[in-house]
Amino acid sequence: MCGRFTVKGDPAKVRKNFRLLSIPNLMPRYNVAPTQDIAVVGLGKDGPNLIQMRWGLVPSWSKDPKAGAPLINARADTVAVKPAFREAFRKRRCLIVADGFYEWTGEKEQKQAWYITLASGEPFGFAALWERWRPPAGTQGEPILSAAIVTTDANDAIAHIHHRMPVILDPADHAAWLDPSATPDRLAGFLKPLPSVSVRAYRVGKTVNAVRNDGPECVAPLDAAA
DNA sequence: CCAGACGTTGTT
DNA sequence: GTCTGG
DNA sequence: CCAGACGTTGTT
DNA sequence: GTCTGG
Repeated sequence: MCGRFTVKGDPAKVRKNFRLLSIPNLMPRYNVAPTQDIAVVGLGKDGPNLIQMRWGLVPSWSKDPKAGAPLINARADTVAVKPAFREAFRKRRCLIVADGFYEWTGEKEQKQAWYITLASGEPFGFAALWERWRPPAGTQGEPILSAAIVTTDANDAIAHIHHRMPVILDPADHAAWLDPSATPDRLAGFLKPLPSVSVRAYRVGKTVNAVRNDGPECVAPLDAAA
């Protein structure tokens, strides 16, 4: 699964990897948590554009955005048919800007966090969906743009940590993923685990556990050797 | 036909 | 334990 | 995802 | 929005 991630930055690389028209103004984030604002790349009239959304998809028909667990992940194998996701999967695919994510092993006192990045260290896009929620007529509330990360089986490099992982797209596939006319078969082809050779994972301290911590210490290797 | 329900994942 | 907030 | 809160009444 | 139940 994927319940925390980073966008440490280098906005210039983000611009390059997502083919944005300008360098985005991104604050370095070391501990992005569900319900927080995230940077999402969608397909605008003039190409890819970056906007801010909330992590945790709220179905358009939801009566109350706070009702139910936040939909932070969507399984690749069912995203096309689940009521909460299928329409977004068909019409509102997007990329969530990141450069690493966390997974945990163990429980309670023995809980151990791991930090996973590309071997290249480059920023990347999670395959994601977005949705627009509007408050029902006559009720309080502001419209909410929200998104969920598609997950798939873990690759061999991180299977010892967790059996699921977020879908990370090859930049070469970004345009095709965002293409409104993409066929279901084509899309399914993108929703695969990243090759093991292209990821790195190492243990980190418990700083990341608390959402209030959002600095470089979150990604500091636990082992001196790492 | 209309009314009303419908969120998900990963864990054990 | 369960739910909420981040 | 994890951390932390989560009590009610009656009275002023 | 789409699907199910009546």
